[in-house]
Amino acid sequence: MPQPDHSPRSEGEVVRGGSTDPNQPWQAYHTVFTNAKAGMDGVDKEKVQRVVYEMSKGSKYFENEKRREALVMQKIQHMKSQSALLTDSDVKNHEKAADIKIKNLETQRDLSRIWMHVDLDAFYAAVETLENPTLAGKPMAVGGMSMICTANYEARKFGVRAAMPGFIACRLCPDLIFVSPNFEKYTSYSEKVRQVFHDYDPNFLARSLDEAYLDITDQCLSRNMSSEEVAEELRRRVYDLTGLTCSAGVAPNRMIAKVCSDVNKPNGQFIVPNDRAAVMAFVSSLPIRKIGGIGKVTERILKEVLSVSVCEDLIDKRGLISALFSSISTDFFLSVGLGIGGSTTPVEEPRKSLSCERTFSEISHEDGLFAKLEELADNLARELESEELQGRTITLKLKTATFEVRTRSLTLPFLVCRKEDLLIHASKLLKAELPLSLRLMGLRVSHFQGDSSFLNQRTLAEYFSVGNSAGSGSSEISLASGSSVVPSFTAEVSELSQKNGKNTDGTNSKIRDGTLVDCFFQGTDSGSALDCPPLLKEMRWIDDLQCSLCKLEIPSFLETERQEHVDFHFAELLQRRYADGFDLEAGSQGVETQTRRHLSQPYKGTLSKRGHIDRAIDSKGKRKCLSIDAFFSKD
DNA sequence: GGGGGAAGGACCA
DNA sequence: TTCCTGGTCCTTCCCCC
Ligand SMILES: Nc1ncnc2c1ncn2[C@H]1C[C@H](O)[C@@H](COP(=O)(O)OP(=O)(O)OP(=O)(O)O)O1
Repeated sequence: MPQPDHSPRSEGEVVRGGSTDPNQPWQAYHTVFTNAKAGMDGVDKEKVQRVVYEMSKGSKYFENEKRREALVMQKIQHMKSQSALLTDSDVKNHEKAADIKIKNLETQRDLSRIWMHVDLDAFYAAVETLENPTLAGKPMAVGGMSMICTANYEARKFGVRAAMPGFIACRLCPDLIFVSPNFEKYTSYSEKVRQVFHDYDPNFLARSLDEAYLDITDQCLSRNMSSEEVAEELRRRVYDLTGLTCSAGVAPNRMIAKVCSDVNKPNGQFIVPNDRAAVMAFVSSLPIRKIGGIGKVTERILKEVLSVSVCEDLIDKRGLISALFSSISTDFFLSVGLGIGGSTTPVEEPRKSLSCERTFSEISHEDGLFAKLEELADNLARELESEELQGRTITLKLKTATFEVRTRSLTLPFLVCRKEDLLIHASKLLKAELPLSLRLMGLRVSHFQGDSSFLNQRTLAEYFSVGNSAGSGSSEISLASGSSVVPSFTAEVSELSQKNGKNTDGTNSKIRDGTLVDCFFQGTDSGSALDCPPLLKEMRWIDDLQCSLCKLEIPSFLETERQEHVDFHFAELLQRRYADGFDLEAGSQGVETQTRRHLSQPYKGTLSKRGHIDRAIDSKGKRKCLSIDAFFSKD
C-alpha cells in the first residue's frame, strides 16, 4: 500500500508494517501533520489524519504522492536486497572501514566552543500578532487557502501547522483566521533581532529570517557567565527589544545546538554541556529524525532497511551503513551517531543560484505559457540586476497539472543576466517540452562568475588586464589548472610539450609581441596545438566586434563539434553587434519601415530599447517584434 | 577515474 | 476550488577525455 507524503516539509512519518485496517485507509496516509512538534501535544492525531486524508484522496496531488511513494518503496526494496546479498565478511570489512572513519571523526571532535542556536517562536504569526494585538489568543495562520507558512500555538492545538494547505486547516479549525504574509515586516523584525545577536557574536550565522547560530564562547569567558545565563539574557533582550519570544539551544556544536533549541520550545532553552559523555548521552537515545538533514525519506530508509531509529543505532549498524551508502553519507551518519557537528565558523559563502517560480491555475495554451515565462524572466532579470549577478546556467522548472516536476537546463559558454537573454534560451527549453499543461513554472540562474567552476576563469577584459600582458610586448602569465581563456568555448592554454592539453598543473603560457603562444584548444581531435592566430582572432572578435555576420572566423572544430556553442555565441554577439542599429541592403525583406515594406534603398534600422526589431515581418507577412537573434536565425 | 553538465530528488525555513 | 517559494546539497547518469 503506497504511503503518500503529504507535504514538502514532512516530519515524522512512519510506516507501521503496512498492517493498516482497510476500513480506515487514513491510517496508511501518514502525513507530516501528526508528527511531534512544538505546540502539538494533546492534538487528536487520529482526527487530523482522517481529515487530511478525506480532503486529499482522489486529488491530482494525492495521485502524484502515490506515484512518488511507490518510488520510495522501490528504493527501499532495492536496498533491502542489496543488504541481503552481503556476506558476514563483507559486513566485517565494512565495519573496519567505518571504524577508521570513526577514529578520524573523533579527532575532529571539538569541545572547546560553545554554540547557541536561536529560533524565534512561530515567527511570522508572532509578528502579525504584535502588529495586530486583537489576534492574540485566537487561532491564526499566516498564508492562504492553498498554503500556510506557519500557525500560532492556538491554531496548532487543532493540528494546524506550517506547510499545511489552508483549506484543510479550515476544516480542522473552522474559526481559523488567515493573515496574508508580509515579508517586509518579517525582514524588519528580523533585522532588529539580529542587532541583539550581533552583540553576542559579531560573526553569527543567520540561517533564515528567524534562525541563527552564535558562537558564545567568548561571551561566556569574557563576562564570566554560564551559557545558561547568556541564553537567558539574550532571549530577554530579544523580547524587550521586539516583543518576540524565542527558544535557544546550547551545545558544543551547531548540529546538537539546533536539536536543543527545539527541546523546550516555545520560549525556553536547553543546554548540553561541553563534555563528551553528556553529548553521547544526549545523542544516544535521540530519534534520528530530530537531526537536521534527516527527513521523511531518510528516516524511513534507515528504519526499514537497517532498523535504525535512534542516533546510537547509526554506530551499531556502521558496517551496513558503510556498505549501503556513499562515503559522504556514511561520514554524515557516523558523525550524527557520535554527536559531532560543525564547531568552527565557516567563511560566508556567496549565493549559488537565484530563482523565481510561480504557481497558477492550469495553463496549456502555448501563448499563455510563453507569457508566464516572460513574466518570470522579467522578474528574475530584475533580481539579478539588483544583486549584480550574471550566470551561465539557466534552468527551467515545470510542474504539470498532475504535479509531475521536470527541470530542463542548459549551460552557456558566457554569462547572462538580461531578460532577453534569459527568454531566448528558456524559450528553447520550453518549446522542446510542448505540448504541456502546467500549474507551475520557474526559472533559475546559477553558475555565477566566481563559482568554484569559475575560480580559474577570467573574462577577456580581466584576462588582458592582468597587468603584464597588454602592450608590454613580451611577458608571461600564469594560468591555473582548468583555465578557460575565451568565454565562448573551452580553450586551454598549455605548454606545447603537453600532449593532451589537460592543463593539470597550472603551466605558464606567454604573450610575446602581443601574441599568445603555446596555446591549445581542448576538443581538437589531434590533441596537438593549433596555431595561435585563431585564438587571438577569437578574442578580438568578441572584444571589439570587428567582424560582420558573413565573416565569422571560427576554428574548424567549433563549426562542427561545438555548433551549439556557436549558436549561443551568435545570440550574444548579435545583440552587441547591432546595439546601435543594423544595415540592410536594398531589396532586403523581413523588416518594414515606417512607410514601406519593400526596401528600394539601403536601410538603416535601429533596435528598440529592449534590443528588439519592432517592425520585423514574419513568414506570413504579419508584423512582429523580434529579438535580433530571432530575426537573423529565422530565414 | 574524474570533471562537467543534466536531471531528479531530499531537505530546510 | 484551492497542496508554496527560494534555496542548498547529494546522487545518478552520461559524455569526454
Ligand atoms: N514550508 C514552508 N514554506 C514557506 N515558509 C515556511 C515553511 N516552513 C516554515 N516557513 C517559514 C514560516 C515560519 O514562521 C518560519 C520559521 O519556521 P519554523 O522555525 O519551522 O517555525 P516557526 O518559527 O513558525 O514556529 P516554531 O519555531 O515555534 O515551531 O519559516
